[in-house]
Amino acid sequence: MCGRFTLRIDGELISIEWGWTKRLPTHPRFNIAPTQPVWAVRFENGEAKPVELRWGLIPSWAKDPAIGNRMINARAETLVEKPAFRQAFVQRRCLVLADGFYEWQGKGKGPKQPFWFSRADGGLLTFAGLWERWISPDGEPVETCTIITTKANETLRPVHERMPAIIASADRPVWLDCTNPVPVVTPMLAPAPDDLLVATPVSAAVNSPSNDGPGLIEEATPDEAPSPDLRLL
DNA sequence: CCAGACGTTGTT
DNA sequence: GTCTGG
DNA sequence: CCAGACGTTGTT
DNA sequence: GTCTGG
Repeated sequence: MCGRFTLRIDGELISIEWGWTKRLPTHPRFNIAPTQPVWAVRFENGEAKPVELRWGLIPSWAKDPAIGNRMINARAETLVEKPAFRQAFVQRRCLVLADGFYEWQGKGKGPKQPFWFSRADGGLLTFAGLWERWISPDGEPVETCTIITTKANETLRPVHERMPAIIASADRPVWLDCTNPVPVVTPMLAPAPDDLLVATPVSAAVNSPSNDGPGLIEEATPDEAPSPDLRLL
């Protein structure tokens, strides 16, 4: 799945990549957690526009917004049949901006080992997402999103069975344009190519969402740097 | 018809 | 809002 | 995802 | 154990 990620890339570079004239006002993040605002891209009037959305989708019909605290992921395989996601999949697709994400490798006993996955070239990742607008009892709109997950590729598999669906650069405008029907965009939710990402073991300090800094993804010292453990398959 | 649920992961 | 269950 | 809370009454 | 919060 995908329950924690990073976005350290300078907003200037992100804007250049998307052709936006203003610098995206981001600051480096090393531990983005559910319920926090995340940077996303969605189509408005036929153009890709940046927007901040709360991570954790609150369906429009929800009475208690706390339901969003656990709606942080949506399984690609069941999007079309789940009432909470079906309409958003057709009408409200977005891309969540990231440059890495964390997965925890469960161990038989003892603590879990977290790994950070990022592009070998350090580039931007765009997670397939859905967004929703919920109106609070006060009439205040709250815009939220969820990250779509898919089967793990070979790089992830030693660590975890699921991974975020990563939309390739060339597919980004097609995914975002909701005039494109579901059958056109569904194949984009396949696991990423095995050579896209590299795994880095990281400190358990990442476990706590209150820790956020460059130290989280520094290489562990060699004598305590585990590789993804194939014996746990 | 109305009432009630609507989600994911991982673990057992 | 929309679907499932009774 | 992990971390941390999880309850009431009454009194100050 | 289960739910809420970040």
